[in-house]
Amino acid sequence: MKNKYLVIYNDLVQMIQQGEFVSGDTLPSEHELSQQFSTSRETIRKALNLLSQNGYIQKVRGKGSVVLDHNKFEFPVSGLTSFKEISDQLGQDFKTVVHEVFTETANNQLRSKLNCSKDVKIWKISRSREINGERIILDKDFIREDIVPDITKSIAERSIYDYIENDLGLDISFAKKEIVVESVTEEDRSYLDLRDHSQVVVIRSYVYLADATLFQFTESRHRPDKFQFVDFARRTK
Amino acid sequence: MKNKYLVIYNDLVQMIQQGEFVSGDTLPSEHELSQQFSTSRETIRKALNLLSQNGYIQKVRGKGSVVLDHNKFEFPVSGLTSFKEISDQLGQDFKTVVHEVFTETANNQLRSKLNCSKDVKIWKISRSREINGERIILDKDFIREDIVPDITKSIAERSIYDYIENDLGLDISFAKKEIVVESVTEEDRSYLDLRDHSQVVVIRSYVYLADATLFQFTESRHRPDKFQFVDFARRTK
DNA sequence: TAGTGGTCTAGACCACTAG
DNA sequence: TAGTGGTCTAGACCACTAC
Repeated sequence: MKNKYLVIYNDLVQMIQQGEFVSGDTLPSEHELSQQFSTSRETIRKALNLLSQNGYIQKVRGKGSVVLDHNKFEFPVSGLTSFKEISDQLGQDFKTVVHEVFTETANNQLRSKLNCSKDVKIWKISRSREINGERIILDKDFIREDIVPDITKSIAERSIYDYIENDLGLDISFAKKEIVVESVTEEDRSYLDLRDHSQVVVIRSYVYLADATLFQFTESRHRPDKFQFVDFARRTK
Repeated sequence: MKNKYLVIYNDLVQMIQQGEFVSGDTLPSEHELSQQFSTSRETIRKALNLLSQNGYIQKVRGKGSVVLDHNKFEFPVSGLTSFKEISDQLGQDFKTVVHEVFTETANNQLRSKLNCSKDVKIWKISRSREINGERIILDKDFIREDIVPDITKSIAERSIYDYIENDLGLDISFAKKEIVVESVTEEDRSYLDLRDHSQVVVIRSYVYLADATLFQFTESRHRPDKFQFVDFARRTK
């Protein structure tokens, strides 16, 4: 966090969150900010673009940077967030139950999803996520064994992302994901407390490392009444 | 489209789509590109950042810009897209049926959603979307009448976004949206061909103009088997 | 070590908004 | 017309990757 533009970004976020600027206000001009933070205008613009991308402000040419109502949504489980991060945020009663952790030679379908060759083995991990005593999410992970060689049950119980990033020192960068609704399977029935639901929300993600290798495919199956997704879409023409 | 960085962006997109670079290749270096396009490196970087944001490449420090597999998803109904744009893209048999178009004084709930005062009237528009003869989406729009004064049934049948952008000259900029699954209502039952489904996927959007005014709130209710959402999430720490 | 992308600067000109 | 953000430049130094 020593990058100048990140420091400025965080300063401004904090000011907005503390109510120093409220919805409808305009921030000081880029010129003014560059003097206040004793930096160049391009660096200020980098910070402001970050604010804009994250929904804090909208830049209007000839007018200024208008502060938006950032609290319209209060529970942003958007982007790429691990179950552990969510549970840390919410402080409710969370638990992970691990069903399976083993490696297998990938079949054709999985090989094409993970762009890997015949001799690469794949970890298959299956976990239920309990919130307040109810199993509402079933996570099925497929991870390339040549990139993440060791996964144990206890790692899967804590956080695989934690292990990959902190212990292995790999850098998870981003994910492409698809959200659809599907009928429940036998597997869903046995690992989830479905009540009367006959459908689940399925999030399929392809996860990449910072060096652009695709190393994981995940299917996350959610009981529909507990599912929420928040998105922030800029219009591109 | 006269901006230099946009021209470069589009050139590169086209090259990738035509297979001049395939998944795993690295693009020419920024230095090289800046010579090829006779421009500065910062301008090249702007174009490359666009490519990265849209999932075409991933930039790796010390290595280069790695081309990604952009065809993992083939049907990107992501971002802020109007029904008309989707139907234009797909060339299937689409139809819009307008149920209601009228103005009303906003109640408290709607006023807080649209950030407007007591005396502002709100358009309420309700439309079903048919694909291949089945009504699978119910769109309920709430639009500030002080910003969009005239909406007719025939405008609602074509495209309200078209009307707002092309006829009124307003500039729709972005939306915050939330996706949840909810039980069907009586309204859903009467306006949608639900088959046996007892739940719908609900997308609630807040839509802003380029000058940062919030002018529309939309509830788009989809039959779950026809719903798909594609997202591209970069990890921010 | 050579080459890559990441950050930062100090300036220029343009397009747009507001009074 | 004065002030705003948008684009673009030509250079500098740094952090990282690969060889």
